[in-house]
Amino acid sequence: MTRGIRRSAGPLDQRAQSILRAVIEEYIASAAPVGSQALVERYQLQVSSATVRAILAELEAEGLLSHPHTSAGRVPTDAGYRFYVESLTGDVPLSPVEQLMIRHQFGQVEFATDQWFRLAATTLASSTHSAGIATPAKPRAARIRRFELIPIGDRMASLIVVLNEGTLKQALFTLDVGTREEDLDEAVRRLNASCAGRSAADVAEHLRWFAQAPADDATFELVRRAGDRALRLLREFDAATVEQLFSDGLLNVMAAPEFASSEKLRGVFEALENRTYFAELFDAVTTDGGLRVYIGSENRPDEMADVSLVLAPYGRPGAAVGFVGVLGPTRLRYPQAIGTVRFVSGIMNDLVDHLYT
Amino acid sequence: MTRGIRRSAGPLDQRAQSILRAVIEEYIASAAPVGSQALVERYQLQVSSATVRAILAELEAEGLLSHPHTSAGRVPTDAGYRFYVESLTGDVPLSPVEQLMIRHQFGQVEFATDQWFRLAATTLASSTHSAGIATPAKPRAARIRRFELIPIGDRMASLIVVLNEGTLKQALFTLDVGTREEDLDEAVRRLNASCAGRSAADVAEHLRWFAQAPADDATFELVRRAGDRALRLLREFDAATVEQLFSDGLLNVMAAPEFASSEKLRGVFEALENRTYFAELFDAVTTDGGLRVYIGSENRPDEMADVSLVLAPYGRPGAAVGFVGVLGPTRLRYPQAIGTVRFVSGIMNDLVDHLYT
DNA sequence: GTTGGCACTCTAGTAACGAGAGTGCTAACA
DNA sequence: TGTTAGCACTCTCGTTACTAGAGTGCCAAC
Repeated sequence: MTRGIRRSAGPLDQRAQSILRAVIEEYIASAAPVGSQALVERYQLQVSSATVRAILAELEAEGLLSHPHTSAGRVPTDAGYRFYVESLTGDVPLSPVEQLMIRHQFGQVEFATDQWFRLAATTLASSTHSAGIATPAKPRAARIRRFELIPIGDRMASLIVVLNEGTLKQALFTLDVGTREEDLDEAVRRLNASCAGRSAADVAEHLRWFAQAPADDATFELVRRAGDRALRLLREFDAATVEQLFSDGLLNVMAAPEFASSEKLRGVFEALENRTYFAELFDAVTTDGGLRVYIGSENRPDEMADVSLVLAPYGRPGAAVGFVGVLGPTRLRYPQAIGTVRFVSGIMNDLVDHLYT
Repeated sequence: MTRGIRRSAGPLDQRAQSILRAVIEEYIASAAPVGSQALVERYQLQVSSATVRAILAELEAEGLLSHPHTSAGRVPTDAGYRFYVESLTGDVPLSPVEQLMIRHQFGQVEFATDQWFRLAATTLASSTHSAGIATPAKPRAARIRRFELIPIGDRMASLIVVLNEGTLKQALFTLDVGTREEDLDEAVRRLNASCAGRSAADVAEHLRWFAQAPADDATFELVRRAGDRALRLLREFDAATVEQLFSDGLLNVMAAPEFASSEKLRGVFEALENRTYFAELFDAVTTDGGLRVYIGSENRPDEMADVSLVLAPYGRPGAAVGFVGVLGPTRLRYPQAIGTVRFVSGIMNDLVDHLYT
């Protein structure tokens, strides 16, 4: 977490910091500008509202708070949230009960890899009352475990590529007239013999060789074409940074008062649909390896300037990685969100680990 | 299409009908209540506004139009839209250019079954400027084509079930210590020998028999457990009516003026997320076999009272069916939407057909 | 059956106003 | 020097009053 934005000269003294914290927490809870009086009353500050006002003015000069208009209370700026997040010492862990419930739910889908990331998003959404997002773990430099060719109808076959982690890729495939099931079996045997256990790049090499070799029989042509198709499938798979991005609980975000006019939400949906920004984030989050927080305008695209993200990677760095996280208004309950994201990414880590031991 | 709601006595004469049509089309275009004057001007009616007013009053008495307030123009009721949709003679087909473009796009994913329904939703969304929705084709009474057991790590295997249409189901599976790859191969051989080509129900029968038979060797136990897991997988698959529901272009709907306050949209999102209503629709649409239009309050859940659906089934009735459709405000351009849905469902039919010939 | 005329109704926009919340400044105080 | 009470000032928000405009519904005449 090194995205501090404060450009101020003076450091904040203890009291100013705790008042900033109070403003932010109050604003997060109430969604309304916070006044000096309310702070004194609700946070047992041992000073008068006038003093608090002086400090608020100071914090505003530092760029950490702002004023919707002269006679309104203070609202945190993105820089203010950033300062707050940086100053958090420990995250708020989930209650033991909730931890147990979540573990139980993950236990239910322990053997269904394709459910893991969905459940992660759903869990994060319901636990934080924001939107949860998650990607599946994407194998890096996937190795091919095995091919299968299964006839479908008369003139088609389904080509299945099984990768090392059990990930499946599938494509249809037209057959020449008169191709028999035995031919398919033979083709698969040959394909597996020469490609199984290799990486996509290796397979590409092999297939180039295949392509140049003279066709000695009919099956050979089948092998060549199947190999070609498989290669394209793998290339497509490698090319898509964020193959899937699952989100749940966008409803929770819609319910927040700052998104009452659907205009602002549109941008968020757009970013989720087109995914280029999340592809960027995927790289950032999965390569440096730690939990990250992106607050409002710290997000590249303008459409995302009103939401914050808390993201954490999971998986095995060299092998397969993905991320899970929370998306909510900048007025997010950061400590809870960070705690929950950390917890869920931990569970996801354990699940992926089972695939490798 | 037999959901007519009109409970009026008198039939509408030709002129009243065409004025109703004019009101609806004007309202669809402008999103604002339509006055008698505007109608006379823009639709070259050969009568005065006073006459039109009389007819409008009549249509209102019939329940086909309504009045936001005394001195505003007319707005169609759901019953009015229904009458309009029923009276449509032919749908508006897509332009040849657009047809070509769409066909081309589908050509790109011709061999990627898992992309079909996504592309359908995307296409429908961009063509109609509303939301597109689609489900994958769900095999009815799926038959098992083949099993695979692939070792993952030391103590796990991935169990893959291939159904007749090439659909894949996958689950993880823990192995006893010391299980070797040969054992897996042998187990798969036995499993395939006894189950391949059978329906899920048949397989259940077989496995019961397996369970009772005495365990003659270690592999047997493996077979039994794998079979059990496969069965659970198939049951889960059969149980989920709408396994996936893909939607695209919800942004287009958000942009409509009637959804400016995100409140109404929430309900729609909820219905899409929880999917029970769409499971109902799935049955209705795929069993009677024709294109269907659901207008506003004709939709069961109240949350959906502000949107209309145009849905059409695709696939092979006895074998595998799904649906595609459009979701938009009740102020939807029905003729275009119907034409587009019909076109896309036709393409999907062709694609699925290839799997069976 | 159709039409012009007209009174009536309701909305949307604008302006004026007061209450309330909250600030910023200043002078007094510890 | 930091803190505080007091107070004038500012801005929002809700209310009320008013007007222009759009559109209706009705009626008498054609």
